[in-house]
Amino acid sequence: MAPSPPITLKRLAEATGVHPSTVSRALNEKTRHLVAADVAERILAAAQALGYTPNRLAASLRTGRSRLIGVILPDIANPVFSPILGGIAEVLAAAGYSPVVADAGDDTSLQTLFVDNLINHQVDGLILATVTREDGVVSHCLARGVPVVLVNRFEQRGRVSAVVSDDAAGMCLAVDHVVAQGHAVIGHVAGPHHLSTGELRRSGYGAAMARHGLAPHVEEAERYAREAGIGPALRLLDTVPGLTAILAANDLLALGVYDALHSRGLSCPGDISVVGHNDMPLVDLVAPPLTTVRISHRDMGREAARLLLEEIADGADVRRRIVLPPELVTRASTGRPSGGAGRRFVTPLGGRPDGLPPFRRQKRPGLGD
Amino acid sequence: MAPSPPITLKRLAEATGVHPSTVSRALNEKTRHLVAADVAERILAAAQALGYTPNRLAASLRTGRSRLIGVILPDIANPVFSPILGGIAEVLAAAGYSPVVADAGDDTSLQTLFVDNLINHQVDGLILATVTREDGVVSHCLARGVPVVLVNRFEQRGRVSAVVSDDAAGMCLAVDHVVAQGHAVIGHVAGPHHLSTGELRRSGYGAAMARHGLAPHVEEAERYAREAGIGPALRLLDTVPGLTAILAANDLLALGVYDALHSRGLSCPGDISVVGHNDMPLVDLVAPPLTTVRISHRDMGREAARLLLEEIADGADVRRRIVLPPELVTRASTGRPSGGAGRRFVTPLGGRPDGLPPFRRQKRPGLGD
DNA sequence: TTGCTTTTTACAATCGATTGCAGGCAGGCT
DNA sequence: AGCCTGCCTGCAATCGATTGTAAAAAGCAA
Repeated sequence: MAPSPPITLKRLAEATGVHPSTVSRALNEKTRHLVAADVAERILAAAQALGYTPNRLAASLRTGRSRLIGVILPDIANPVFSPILGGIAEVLAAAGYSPVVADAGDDTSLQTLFVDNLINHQVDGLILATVTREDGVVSHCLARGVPVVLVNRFEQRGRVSAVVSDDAAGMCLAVDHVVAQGHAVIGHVAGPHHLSTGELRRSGYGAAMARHGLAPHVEEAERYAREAGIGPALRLLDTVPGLTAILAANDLLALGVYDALHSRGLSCPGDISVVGHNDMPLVDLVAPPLTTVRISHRDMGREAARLLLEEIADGADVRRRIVLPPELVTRASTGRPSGGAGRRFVTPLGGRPDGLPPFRRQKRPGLGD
Repeated sequence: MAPSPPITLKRLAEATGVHPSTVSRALNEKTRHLVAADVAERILAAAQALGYTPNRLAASLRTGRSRLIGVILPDIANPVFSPILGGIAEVLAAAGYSPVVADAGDDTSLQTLFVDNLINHQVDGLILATVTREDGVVSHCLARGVPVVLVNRFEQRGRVSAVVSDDAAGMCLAVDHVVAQGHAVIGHVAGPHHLSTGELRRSGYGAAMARHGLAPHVEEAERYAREAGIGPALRLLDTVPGLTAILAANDLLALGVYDALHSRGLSCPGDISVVGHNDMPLVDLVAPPLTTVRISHRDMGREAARLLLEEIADGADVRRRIVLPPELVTRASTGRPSGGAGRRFVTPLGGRPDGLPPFRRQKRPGLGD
């Protein structure tokens, strides 16, 4: 079955008795008008019959456009990034492009290595989901002259286009929500400050608190991971008297807050209300179902891909930032504060008070955002 | 900053005063010995100084090997497939290959389209996670003479290598577990029979039940999705007297079983024990935490990539099937059956009895497995 | 010095498609 | 008939790296 000699343009030309260049023109939509209609038809028919498939490599080499887009992620398996990749793949496919993905983790030098590798593959552009607020990888891409779009996070200096969620506004929604429920002493488990998401959510929290005339209480987590949320949550519980709500910068951190509450024998939302960020899959199923700020990661991926394709088409001097509006999803982890009635601790039959299983250490640190 | 004229082999040759072919040989580890040591050193230095980066496209065109691997998934964002992709990317990167991914959904014609596109990009091989038991896409790949490895699912005819979990053994673990707890009337919510996972888990269930001398009760779900699990679960509840346990072919289906139990006012594990399959992220956090059969999807991806690279290196006439052993993870959704005491229905304060939120329709149908 | 082997380097073809340029041919016009 | 215009098609260079072969240079023995 395997066609011993692969069908090339030249072979098609021989088969139809014309020059390869004529075949090329006939096969290309845009140049077909340069070829006599009957000849074009004959060529098309022959291509069909022989099962011709163009070698994109050769075309790319000649034209300088590979129709490949490099995508660099910190963690493919993370529920935040896989929908982003899905959105990217969707838009790229519709435009005839394909994503080449690299799972680069947090290591900048590794990221740079992947960038170089992708550039060697002559990708037409890059989408980075890995950047920190001051990012050397972006500089590297810029130096190499490749169109770049950032997604989910962006860099401080704004040298390239980015698609992000309105992180500050998201925290605003969260603060307003719990304030409306009657909370006044509200803490924040912040994300890493070197990531734009961490920084902006923290400042959004601060601004919203100030607007309500409330004092901020912030503890920063080292990473976006469940375990990393426990310590900061405990510190808030220990140092902030009268605390009734904790807003986490991320759903995984919120789950860490759950762990912390349990270890202190506190209930949610009875004693402490909790809000997350991202609306990861299944957080509507944890106990209690998590109130969180929903971000459409798939949409972010889509927009990022669209933006990049535009920049590639237009010559890369647009440089925009697209900010997607987040949305609050109210579930059962938030409620009115138990006004001074003291903290209750109820144990339902045969289970942990909050339904949480014992803490299980993850092998791969959950990164996130 | 952007280097106006990209550095090519020829330019490097001019800079060092030798012929391009000599530069090529000096740069390639394997041919460097053909070049005088001092010349080679000079060339390396110049390459370093000028920031030379090879054009892989050109090399691929000449050598016929692109170092690109196509990966076709039914759903990138699905928690089953994203770790698989992660494992693939990990192994490929270590070997100097890059994955080009396509999110092709369930549509065979679309899958074929993607396959052709990837082949046009001259990928050195393909990894398919989409195949059904009788798969036309595999035939297509075979006809086009591209090395192929299947992952997670495999096709009936076994024409190509595959890496899968031991689905039958997994169901065996599940059956043995609930039988050991004292259950005797045990139902199975099966996955689609046109997928190897659905078929094998179903037959594994059947075999294990037979071994224990128990009668099987099977209802098949149309898709691997939470919603798709509800109907079959209800049918089991309605038609199987004395039912005390339901084994789902998939975690998402198991969550659908939860929904069904709730709609009938039944508790888990009080009235019905439930077992899932896959150990998706966060199923340890739902209420009650799900007992499930763990599959290391990341390992599956790794093995698939390794297998494919081997086949590419050895000439593709190996054709193996790697079967990974699954593992039972016992959590709180299974327990001793409440021997004939009748079904209790307990409503904890201010929540649904099982802690489940109202059913929320997903926009994208969860595929899975 | 001659002759022969062994390095080392240059030449040129090649992978497959694209594209500027020129040439051929037909038809229309004067 | 002569000339011009416009439509098709062929020619050949090109993208950048790889590689078989030939040639040049160097080394060595006699």
